[in-house]
Amino acid sequence: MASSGTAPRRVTIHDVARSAGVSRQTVSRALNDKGEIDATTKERVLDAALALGYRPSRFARGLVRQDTISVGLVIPDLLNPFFTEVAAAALDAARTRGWHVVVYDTGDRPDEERGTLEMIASQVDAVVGYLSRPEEEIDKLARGLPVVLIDREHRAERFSTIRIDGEAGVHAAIRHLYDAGHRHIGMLDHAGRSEPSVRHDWFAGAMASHGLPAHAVSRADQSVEGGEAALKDLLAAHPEVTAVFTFNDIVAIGALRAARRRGLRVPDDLAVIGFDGLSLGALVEPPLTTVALNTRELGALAVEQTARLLTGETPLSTGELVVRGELRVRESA
Amino acid sequence: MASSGTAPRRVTIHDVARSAGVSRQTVSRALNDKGEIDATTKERVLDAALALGYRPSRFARGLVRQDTISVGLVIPDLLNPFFTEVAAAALDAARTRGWHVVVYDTGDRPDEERGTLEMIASQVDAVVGYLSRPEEEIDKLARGLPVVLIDREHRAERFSTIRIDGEAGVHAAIRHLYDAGHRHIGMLDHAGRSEPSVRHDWFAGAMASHGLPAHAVSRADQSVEGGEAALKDLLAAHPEVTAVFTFNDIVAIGALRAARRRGLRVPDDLAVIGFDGLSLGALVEPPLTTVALNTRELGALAVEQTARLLTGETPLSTGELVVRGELRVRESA
DNA sequence: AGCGCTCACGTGAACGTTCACGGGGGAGCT
DNA sequence: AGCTCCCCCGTGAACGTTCACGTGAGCGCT
Repeated sequence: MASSGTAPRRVTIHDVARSAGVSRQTVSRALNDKGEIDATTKERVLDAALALGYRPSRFARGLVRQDTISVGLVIPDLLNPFFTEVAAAALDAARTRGWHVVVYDTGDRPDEERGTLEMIASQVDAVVGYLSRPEEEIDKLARGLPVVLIDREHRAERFSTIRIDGEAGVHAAIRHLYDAGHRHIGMLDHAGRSEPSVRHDWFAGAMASHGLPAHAVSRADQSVEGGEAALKDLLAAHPEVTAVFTFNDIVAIGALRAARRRGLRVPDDLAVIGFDGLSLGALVEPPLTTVALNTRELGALAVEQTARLLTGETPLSTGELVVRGELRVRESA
Repeated sequence: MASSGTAPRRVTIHDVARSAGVSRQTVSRALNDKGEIDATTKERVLDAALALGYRPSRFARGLVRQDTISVGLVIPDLLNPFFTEVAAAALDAARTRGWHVVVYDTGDRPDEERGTLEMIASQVDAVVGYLSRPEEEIDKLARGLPVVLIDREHRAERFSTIRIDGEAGVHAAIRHLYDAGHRHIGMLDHAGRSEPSVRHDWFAGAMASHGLPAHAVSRADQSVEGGEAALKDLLAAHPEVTAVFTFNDIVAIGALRAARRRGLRVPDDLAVIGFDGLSLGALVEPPLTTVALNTRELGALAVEQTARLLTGETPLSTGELVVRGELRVRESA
């Protein structure tokens, strides 16, 4: 009557000990290769454990030896190659430190980001990633958890932020176009927020420094299709444009495509320069000229800062938390 | 003398309780929005917690309410778009279940895979992924942990495996080429293992069914450069070849590139068909014809099976654990 | 006044493991 | 024989939370 129908209680180290006729400690020794145990005893314990289907509780273990670190990595869209590269870099940096990385893909939905943050907070020792929600909210949800942000456009003060500085790179890109004779240069900005992006500011600055107007701007969804549509818009509104700088490489690839469909030759009829430096850009035709970011460094920096926050070392200064873009000339411009 | 220099002991719920002049339980109530607590008391507790920098131990919490599930996702190379897609799909499927996914990128090194498995085993409730080590070893390292494998070529018996069945798709691909008049069709196989891949077997079978020989085979590293080199080899050894089927899309893209460098027009001079159905394939020029796999389904299946293994439901049968490839004709063939 | 009910809070126990000890027994030595 | 030492093993405590209770104060009702 008591043997059946009861809740399927977890099999603990006690059960194994009893079954093998030893104590908990001996079982622990056997499972963790601790030494101080007879070979035959060890085998007997191991057999018992296997027979009972015993698996140690990671919680109980973690509770007593507090030695495992795991960080949450929050990403808007893993399928976006930029974030893929950043994630890969972060995973790599974390691996060398023996950290566990819990990855959350918010699918570009800010409301998901909120829920994610909520469930994350109780499961990791730190959060790094690309968050778009307001700082106060992050602060509230993270509840004192170390947080390292990536490329947060509005100056994040409360948290460490890896800043992306493309100013010099964009200037170099515009100079490159200028030197090639282009005078009518447009931009395909993002369409996400209502305000223009920081990248657009760099573009405008660079244009101004050559005495060029920066009014030929269209907005593009961050996808290949978005880039296609945006280039069409841009050329419709500004037929004189002979070169475009884009918010990122994905959009640029869309522009490449739209240009091809229109029968425009790249770079002869239309020059295209992207932003991000995706390895994907080298695969398309023609290979994409771009302002490249070192995503490996980006991921590594984020992890490094997280480590310092975690250990209480002196964190990196804002001046050090920067990744700069640099012009990588391929064939599209 | 006692106040300084001691180890930086963790601040616990006790400390908060003492500081706020209440009991542990009240603190717990305040932090978890449990109700049965006075509003002012709650605020006082929250303030104390914030002031002390208190953060609950995920281990202690997990120990008592055993409600959070986390699975390990092991991937050979996140930068390989195929695995990116699978990972994204798995993340998505896991999210709907409220699981945490710990991601490990072994960087294509089997020795890393071993270490990963070791550290993973004590940190997750199940493992899903692409593992290449021998079954006995996985078995030993996993120690009873549910394991779901993806596309394991050598029949995995001990573990659930999501099988990739490209036979029909590859037959369709070869038929497509045959109908277009191709009689000399080569293949770019992988170079990883010493034996030919299962995909090569499908290729050979399909060729045989059209009475064609399948001896024009080169081996390619799984990279764009590998594909380039392999096509060069293939054409050197078999100049009569007018069409190639490749181990995967990445290799196919390399082949596309090598063809372009040689001045061969695709598909007129050389037809190319890949395998995997990466969305990346639609971006290259010309868009890649391929035997497409539904990676979303792949990831979803893996997670679904993991769920069944975890809850003790009746697991999916091998017959259900299959993802079939189907020919997706674009422009490269 | 007495009863019962609700609200706000506290107390022991439990979750499952490892750590720091402590101890028995046999082998080897003097 | 007696001592020491080492090997192997067991016992209480601790890790930091939450759960299931228990309790007292205050209030409304008859």
